[in-house]
Amino acid sequence: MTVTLADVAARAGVSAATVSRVLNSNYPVAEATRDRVLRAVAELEYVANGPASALAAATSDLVGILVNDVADPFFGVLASAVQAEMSDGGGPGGEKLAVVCNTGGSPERELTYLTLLHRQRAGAVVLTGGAVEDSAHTAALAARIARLAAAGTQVVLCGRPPLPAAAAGAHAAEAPAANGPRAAGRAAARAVGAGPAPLTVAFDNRGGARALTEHLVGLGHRRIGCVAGPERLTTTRHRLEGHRAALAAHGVEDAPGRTVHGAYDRASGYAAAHELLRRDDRLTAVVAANDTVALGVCAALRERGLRVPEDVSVAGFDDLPFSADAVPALTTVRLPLGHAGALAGRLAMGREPAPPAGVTLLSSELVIRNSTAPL
Amino acid sequence: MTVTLADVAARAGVSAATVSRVLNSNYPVAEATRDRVLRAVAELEYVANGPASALAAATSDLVGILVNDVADPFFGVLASAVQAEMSDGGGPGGEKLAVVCNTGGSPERELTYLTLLHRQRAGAVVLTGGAVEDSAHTAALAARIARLAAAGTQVVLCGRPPLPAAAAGAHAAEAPAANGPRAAGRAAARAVGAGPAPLTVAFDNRGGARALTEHLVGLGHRRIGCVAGPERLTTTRHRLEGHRAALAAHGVEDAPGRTVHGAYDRASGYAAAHELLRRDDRLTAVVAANDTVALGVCAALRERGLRVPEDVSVAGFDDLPFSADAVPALTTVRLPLGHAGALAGRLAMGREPAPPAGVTLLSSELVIRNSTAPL
DNA sequence: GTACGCATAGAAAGCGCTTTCCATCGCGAG
DNA sequence: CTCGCGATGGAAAGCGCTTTCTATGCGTAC
Repeated sequence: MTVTLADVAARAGVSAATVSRVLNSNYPVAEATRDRVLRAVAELEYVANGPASALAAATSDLVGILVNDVADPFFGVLASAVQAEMSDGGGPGGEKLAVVCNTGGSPERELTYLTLLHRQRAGAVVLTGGAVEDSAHTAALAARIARLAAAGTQVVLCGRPPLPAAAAGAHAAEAPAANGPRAAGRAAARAVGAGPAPLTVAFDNRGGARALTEHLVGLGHRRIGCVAGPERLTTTRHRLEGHRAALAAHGVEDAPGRTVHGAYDRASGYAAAHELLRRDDRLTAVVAANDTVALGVCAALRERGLRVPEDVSVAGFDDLPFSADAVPALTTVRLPLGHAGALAGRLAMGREPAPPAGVTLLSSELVIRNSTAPL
Repeated sequence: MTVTLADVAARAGVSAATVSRVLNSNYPVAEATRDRVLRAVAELEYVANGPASALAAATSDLVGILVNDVADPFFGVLASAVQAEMSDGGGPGGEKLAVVCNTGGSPERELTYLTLLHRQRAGAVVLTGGAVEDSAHTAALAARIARLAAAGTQVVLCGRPPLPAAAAGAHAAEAPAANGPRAAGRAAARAVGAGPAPLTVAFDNRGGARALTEHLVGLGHRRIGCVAGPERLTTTRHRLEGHRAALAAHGVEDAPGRTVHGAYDRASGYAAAHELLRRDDRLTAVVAANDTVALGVCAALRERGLRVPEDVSVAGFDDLPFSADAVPALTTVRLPLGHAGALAGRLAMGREPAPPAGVTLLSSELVIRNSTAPL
């Protein structure tokens, strides 16, 4: 059946231990011996048994990335950046198997994947995706993360807010009891990376949203509709807060009914825009939950015979790849997706020193294009 | 340290064997015993050690999906469909860890990931992404796939053409020698699923391209530019063949210089359109390699003061989510991405009987929108 | 009443690696 | 010339599961 370490050892005329040492290059092996072993490996086309290695070494070369929806460009770009950083075994440890897991935005699947990755003894996990503001789920998530950390897996949150301190502390007391010198050694090695709360790389959604709305207000707009994201998401709340702060700062009334919640997809934007105009057809601007939603909003406006930006200005969020090509090109808030992903990846692989507080807040940039115009 | 099977067994007052049997439900266990075990599992928050299970059972619950680029909607949609089908442990076997691996379009990374998945003893692999027409790579790929198949991993190609018969046959002779009754049993079990060539779910690119160009010809266009995909990809060749077949069938001359190759991204479309018009500014239509490229083409045309579709008709391919929202909405060829992904996933999980020849060719559908108009 | 069969549970042998001891060898120091 | 030490390589003990093979009850048929 399959070629095993022993086969390689036999062929090279050395012991299994030596082959293992050559392959993991963590022990001095004479040049000649090494060559002999490598030749045998090549000749036999030996492929190590990952599970066996993982079992013996108590850690696998699997690293995971959780996203809400791979089909959503936002996550696609983010995942791609994280993956590039993680799979490259540049640092200590060779080639990693960086995999992305699609939660479909379901909190349950998020937990399931975390458990599956734990089960596989993944070396690191980057968790992206909307944080649901549900204390039960947050607690469950924090517990799951704490267990991963306790097992030596570095967890990094990316593009989502840090875990509430209270939740993060849960299960922290779960200090592993040492039994036997060997186990103690491992436990100690684990304790090192396992801080109280997972590292976080977040976006300044509030600031970005605020800048965006101020841009609109500066253009003279006063009747500004808002198509917000799903109600229970922290990201949604932050963007909404930024939006409202801008309105308040400039003395613009935030009339009730000017905000509609929806999903982060085009259909939501389309429906929400119609609803917004039904409530008040004198709107002169609309800020959307993100660029995809903005596209839906534009479609709805066009359907009603309103031109963008002549009649109504529309602004997006995220600056996804397609946004610059849309007609009109979208004014939006650029999130440093690639940078965030790379940073999260490096943090997860321990290739980057963790920031003091464990949280890095990345600022955004207002990108003004053609979908917004003076009143 | 971590909770193990033995801990659970001790707590439930049974043997480790019994706990294993309860968790894998592959052996009769008395109701009462089962309850006791499950309670212990819950109380101790036991999470099985995946590598250990995989080692002992010679198979893991990891299943992989390879894509060129997660940030590309085409692959995003495809991966999402495959993943949904594979992670759902509906059939035999519980919850699977369905992961997507991003090759970045690099043949080397494709091979690397295949090896890593092999190393992890993945249960199934769905391989998407462009097939490079390089015999060396194709042979390497076929060999790698044959080894996976020999190790019991079901490999399914999705959205790419079947492996050339010759290449697929390579390494097929590698019949595992049975040593010991147990090994023999396993080898036999493996031999079952490992046909000569991997199963394939492909799109009828040729037919789709042909229908699209015929649509343009039917509209009266004669000077039709073509922005084709990367030169060495089978998909590119097929689409080009369909395009040329349509021209030939209707007696339209395919003037030299009317075809430009580029990548499957917007920038390529943009550059290619400019190049095409530089060569012949009387073009009245352009077929693009895919929808993303079509967007780039539209941008370039617009920049030159040409209106779409009044001055120049533009057609895409794939019918990605954003295509219906583009302005103008893109005429394109709809590929049954979701269907293909689901089918590939089911095939990989052995939940669907393999078609006789091992190849399923999915037909496409012409979707006429506003980016094409009569001459 | 004894024997046989079925249902259920345990003992134990690995699965293929990693890693901790040890053993060995060669060599310069004392 | 002997001793000790650094540099290498081997033996073997697991890592935590799965899965035979075996043992124990118990109900049923003769």
